[in-house]
Amino acid sequence: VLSWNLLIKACSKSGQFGQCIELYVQMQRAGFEPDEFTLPCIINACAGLRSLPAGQAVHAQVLKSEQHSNLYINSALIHMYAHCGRIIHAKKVFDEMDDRDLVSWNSIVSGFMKEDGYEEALIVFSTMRFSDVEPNESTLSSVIPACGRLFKLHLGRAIHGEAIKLGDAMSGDVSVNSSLVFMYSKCRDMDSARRVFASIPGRNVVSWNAMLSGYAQNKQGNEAWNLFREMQMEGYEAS
RNA sequence: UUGCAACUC
Repeated sequence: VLSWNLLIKACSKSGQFGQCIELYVQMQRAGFEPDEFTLPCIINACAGLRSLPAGQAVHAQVLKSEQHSNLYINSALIHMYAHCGRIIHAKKVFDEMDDRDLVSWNSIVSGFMKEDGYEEALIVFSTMRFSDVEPNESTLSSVIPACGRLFKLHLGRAIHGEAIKLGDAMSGDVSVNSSLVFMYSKCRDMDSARRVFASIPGRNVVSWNAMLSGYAQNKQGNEAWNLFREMQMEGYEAS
């Protein structure tokens, strides 16, 4: 089973999701039971293919197996349903889980984000906080942009404050900081956006794009142009 | 050997 799992994972990594399904069928034909390592991979492949029928078939197998309360499998299922545009099903899996970990929460939050369910994402986030689960950089990178899209500057600031309290791993993270730049730009607080942007240690192309499109949206053409030139000087190409 | 996240497009 280990060899099959490694093979499936390798295909999944290179985006060969159809091949994953193929191997999955073959391994079962060869008499091997998919285990708790196989299933998350294969569910991810279904998500990659946006194949709801395949995803549902694997889900049905999961329910019949011993693995139906595995955290990895359930997070993968949430992710898969969200990817296939079935946030209702994703939420159902989430609600029916006996215990949830941080990734379960993050999966349902990002599921709502994918469907433009910004309000819902923030509601889930607040119940998550109420359940005493501490967010990580994935959580914040989903939830901060949600504030931006809803123009909730106060909430955004509050979450920014929380990120700082959570320490360096959080407040020094590129994704979190790029999200903050995006959120402040959307909320037209360009001073804060600029301040965060300037403080990002390992700025990447996403940080630059967030700042640039912020200027563009706020009709600050000159600032945008200057920044664009600066970006080129740091060796980034236009995108 | 397994699951989640940021901008633009």
